[in-house]
Amino acid sequence: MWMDERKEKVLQAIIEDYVSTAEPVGSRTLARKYRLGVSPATIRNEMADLEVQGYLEQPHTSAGRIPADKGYRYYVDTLMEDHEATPDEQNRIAQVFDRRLTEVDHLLRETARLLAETTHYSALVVGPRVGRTAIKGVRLVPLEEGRALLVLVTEGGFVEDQVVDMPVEVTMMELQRISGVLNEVLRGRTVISLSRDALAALHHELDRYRSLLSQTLDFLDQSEAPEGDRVFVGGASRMLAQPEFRNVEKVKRLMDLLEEEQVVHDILGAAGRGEPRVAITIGEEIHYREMTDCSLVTATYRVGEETIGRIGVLGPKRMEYAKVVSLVDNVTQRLSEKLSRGT
Amino acid sequence: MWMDERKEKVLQAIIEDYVSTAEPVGSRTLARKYRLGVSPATIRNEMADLEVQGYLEQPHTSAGRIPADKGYRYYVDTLMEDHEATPDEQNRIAQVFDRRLTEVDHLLRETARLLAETTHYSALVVGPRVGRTAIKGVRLVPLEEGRALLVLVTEGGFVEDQVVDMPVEVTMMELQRISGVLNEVLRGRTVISLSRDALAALHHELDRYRSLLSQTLDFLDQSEAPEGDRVFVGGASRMLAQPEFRNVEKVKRLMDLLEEEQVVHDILGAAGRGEPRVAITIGEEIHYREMTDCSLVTATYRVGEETIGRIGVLGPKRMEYAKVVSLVDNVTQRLSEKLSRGT
DNA sequence: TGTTAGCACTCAGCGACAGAGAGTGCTAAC
DNA sequence: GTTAGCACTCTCTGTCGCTGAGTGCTAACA
Repeated sequence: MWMDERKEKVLQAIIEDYVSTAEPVGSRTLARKYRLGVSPATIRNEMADLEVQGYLEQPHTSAGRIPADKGYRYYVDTLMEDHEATPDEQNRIAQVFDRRLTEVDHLLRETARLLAETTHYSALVVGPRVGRTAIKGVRLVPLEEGRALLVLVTEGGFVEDQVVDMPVEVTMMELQRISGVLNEVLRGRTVISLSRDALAALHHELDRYRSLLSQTLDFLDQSEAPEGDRVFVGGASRMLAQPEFRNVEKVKRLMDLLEEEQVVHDILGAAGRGEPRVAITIGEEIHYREMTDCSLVTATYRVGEETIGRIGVLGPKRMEYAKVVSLVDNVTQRLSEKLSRGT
Repeated sequence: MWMDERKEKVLQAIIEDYVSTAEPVGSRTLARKYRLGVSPATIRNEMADLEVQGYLEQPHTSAGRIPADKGYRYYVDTLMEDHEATPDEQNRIAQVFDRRLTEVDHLLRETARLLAETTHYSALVVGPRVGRTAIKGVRLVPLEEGRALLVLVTEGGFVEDQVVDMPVEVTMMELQRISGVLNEVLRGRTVISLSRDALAALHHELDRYRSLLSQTLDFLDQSEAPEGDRVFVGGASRMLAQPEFRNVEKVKRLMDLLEEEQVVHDILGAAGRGEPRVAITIGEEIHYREMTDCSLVTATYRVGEETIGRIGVLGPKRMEYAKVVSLVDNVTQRLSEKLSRGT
C-alpha cells in the first residue's frame, strides 16, 4: 500500500521517537522535535488516518500513538535508511574474527557474545550442520578396544570429531583402509550432495563395518536430529533492560523460551527463509506469543557455496533496526569468510 | 554459640515458614501453624531474643521476622534434617547419567540442566582442568600442512582435543615418535603430577619440536588461563521466579553476572574450598553484592583421586537447603563416577 | 480544499488520605 | 516463667480528586 510523503514523514518520526523513548508520542511533541513544517492539529489528522490504516495504534484515548506491526513493517521495508557500522564497532568485530580459533563452537559462542555486545540486544546463533559443509579430510584414530575417534576437517580448516564404536577385532590396517575409502568418497564434497550411487558404493565397500559406517553417516548428516545442532545464545539478559519487559513474569516467559535449544532453532529457522541477505521478522510474525513485543533480525551464513547456519538478533520491536541490520550483515560476512578461509 | 531447645524450634519454624512463603512470619502464625505448645506472647519473647542475638531481623516494626544470615547458618549447620532424593528425582538423574555421552562438555551441560530442573534454581558447573585428570593415551593426528590434532583420552574414556601447529617438515614417522614419547611420559598420570625431571626429559627429547611441545603442555595445563575452563550455567532464568527478584533491575544485575564466565568461575572456586562434601555459602559469604539475597550449594567432583571441577546450585537464601544438598550430593557422586568409569 | 486555532473531553498517573490488618512490645496477672 | 490484654506502629489497599498530556471536533482562515 502506498502512502503520501507527509504521512511517511510522520510515521518515520513517530517510529524514531518511540524507538528512542519507549513512550507513546503525541502530535505536539512531534511538531516540536521534528521539523515537519505543519501544526500539531495537522499532524493529528495524519495520525488519525495512519491509525485507521493500521500503521499506528493508541494505548488509550488520552495517550499519544505507538507504531503497530504494520507501521514497523512499512518502516523497515521503505523508510529506513542504510547505516554503516561505526569504526568502533568494526574494530570490535575485527578483534573477534582476527583471533585464531580452531573450534567452530568457540567461534560461534564468541559470535553470539559479540553480536549481543555491539547491538545491546540478545543474539542467537545456530551452529552449522556438518552434513552441509564440504569436507577436506577424514581421519579415524583408534582409541582403545572397540572405539575410535572420527575426525573431520572441514572447508575452513575447522575440526569436528566424535567417538564411534567399531568391532573390537578391526586392525590398524583395516582402519586405514576404511579411512582411505571415506576420504576418497567425501573429500571436497558435502554429505548432502552425495549421490545415491556414492552412498551405495560406500555401503558396499564397508559392509563389514556397517555399524561404524552408519554412526559416521549419522554424525555427518544429523539432519534428522535438530537437537544435534548446537545453539548459542548471547546476552539473554539484555532483554531485562528493555522497558517493555519491566514485568518480571513476562520476561521470565521469554527467557525460559530462550533456554530451550529447540525453540531457538525453530525461531531462527522460520524467520526469513530464503531472504537474500538480512531478514527482519516483526512481532506477531514470530510465531511465539511470548515474543509479540519482539523483533528478530536474521541472516544466513555460509561456507563456500553452502548455506549452513543462521544467526540473529532478538530485541524489542522498538529496535534500532538500521544499526542492527548493518551489524548482523557485517558479522555474517565475517563469519562466512572465516569459516571458508579458515582458522 | 549455643541455643536452648525452644529457641531452636522457633528458629527452625520461622525459617521453614519463610522458605515456603517468602513472607515475614509473625508470632501468631507461628503458634497457629506449628505445634510449639506455647502462646504467641511467649514466642514473641523468644523472637525478640533471637533478633538481639542476630539470628532474625525485622523488615519494619509492624512486620513479622525473617531469618538473618546467621540464622540460616545456624539452621544449615545444626537444625537441618537430612533429606533423600525422591524416586522421581533419582530417575531423572539416572536418565541423564545412563545415557552414553563421550563428550565431557556435553555431559557437563546436561548436568547443569539437570540440576536446574530438579532443584528449580540455577545451576553452575565448571569444567575439569585437563591437567588434573589422569591420561590414558595421547594421539597426534596430522591434519594438513603445519597443523595436527592433539587427541587426549582421559581416565573415563573421554576425549579432549585441540589443534596444534607444528613445523611443516615434520614427517609421519616423527609424529609417531613424538606421540610415542608423550604417551610414555603421560600415560596414567596427571600433568600436574609430573615431576620436574619428567618435564625436563620431555623437553630434552622433544627439543626440536619446541613450539609443538609447549602448545601441548599449555593445553594440558591451562592453569594460567582460568578462562580456559569451560563454564556451564543451567536455568539462569529460574531466578526470575523468586519473589526476592521481583525487581527487574536487581535481577538484571544478577543475570549479567551469571553471563560472565570469569565470575561464575570465581564464585564456585571461592565457595566451600576444602569442605568435605557439600558446602553451603550464604548471602554475604558470597562476595558479590548482587548475590546478598542468594545462597550457593557447591560440591567438588573428581576423577579417580583427583579433584577436578566444581558444581553448584544458586538460589535465594530462602532456599530448600535439605533438598538441594541431597540433589547436589547425588549428582556429584554420579558425575564423578561417570567421569571415572567412562562413557 | 487543506490547514490551523480553539475548545471541550478523556484518561493515566500521582499524591493525599483513611481504614484495615498484621504484628509488636509492654504491663500486669496467673 | 507464661500468658492475656492493650495500645501502638507501620504497611498495604482503595478511594478521590487533581493535573497534564493528548485527542477529536468545529469553525475560521488562506
